[in-house]
Amino acid sequence: MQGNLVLKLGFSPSHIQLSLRQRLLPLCAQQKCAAHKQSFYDKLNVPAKPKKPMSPFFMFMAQIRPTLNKEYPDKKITELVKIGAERWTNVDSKLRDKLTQQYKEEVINYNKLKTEYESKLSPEDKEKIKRAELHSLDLKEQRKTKQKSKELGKPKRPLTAFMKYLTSRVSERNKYTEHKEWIKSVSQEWKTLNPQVKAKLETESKQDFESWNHELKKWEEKMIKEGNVDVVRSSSLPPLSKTKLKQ
DNA sequence: CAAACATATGAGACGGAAAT
DNA sequence: ATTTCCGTCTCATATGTTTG
Repeated sequence: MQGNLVLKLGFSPSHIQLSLRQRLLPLCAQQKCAAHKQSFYDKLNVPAKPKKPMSPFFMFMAQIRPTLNKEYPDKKITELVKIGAERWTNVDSKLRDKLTQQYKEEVINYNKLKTEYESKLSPEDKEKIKRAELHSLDLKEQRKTKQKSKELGKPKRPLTAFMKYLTSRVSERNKYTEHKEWIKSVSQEWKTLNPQVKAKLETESKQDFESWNHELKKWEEKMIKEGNVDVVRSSSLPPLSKTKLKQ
């Protein structure tokens, strides 16, 4: 929906897009809103888990947020939370007790809803959720490893001959409205490209791959020495020692 | 993990080739 | 069979902050 709007406007500076989205969509439809994090369940087409109640501090924050926003219009949210935390430490004990009491009641209700939810959930849905959660953890792990590899300076895989050609045609990108079209066109060119030009790119790529292979092996050896085994391809790892297997 | 949300980073889509 | 490499754009998620 917001995508169409951007298309109609013909430009898409990210900040404008953001503000448009924020203005056009109801609060709960904004994916940033944790209350709508149920998108996880939506995608699985499975009933959403009941949400944990807000802690007394969170309820307090929700109360004073409008005031804080007015008082400190230029402060970041994270700053406002800090200010809120300060006020919370010496908040009127009556309010504190009231919110704490409310929280306790909501926790009781939440626990009830939770057990009810878990008992109502079909075994198939339970399986679905478990699988999705595991997959989600997997993705998280992948992201972490990728990030770590980047930080540790893992040599990048070189460009294939085709990729080299693709990048050499970046200047043509502006001739196409759709990115896909550009790629399609370049891949057409690639099929009928001058064999000599193609061969040159292929030899270059081949050499790149050779030196990359060498660099990568060197890097992986270093990583093993430094104990960063998780960023090393399993094929580059020494075979499992028998002692370890026995133990 | 509940809330707020601006801002930063990441991933999917799309092509083909080639390493794993 | 799957992943990676490049480009761009779009959409998704992580980050920063706090308490219970």
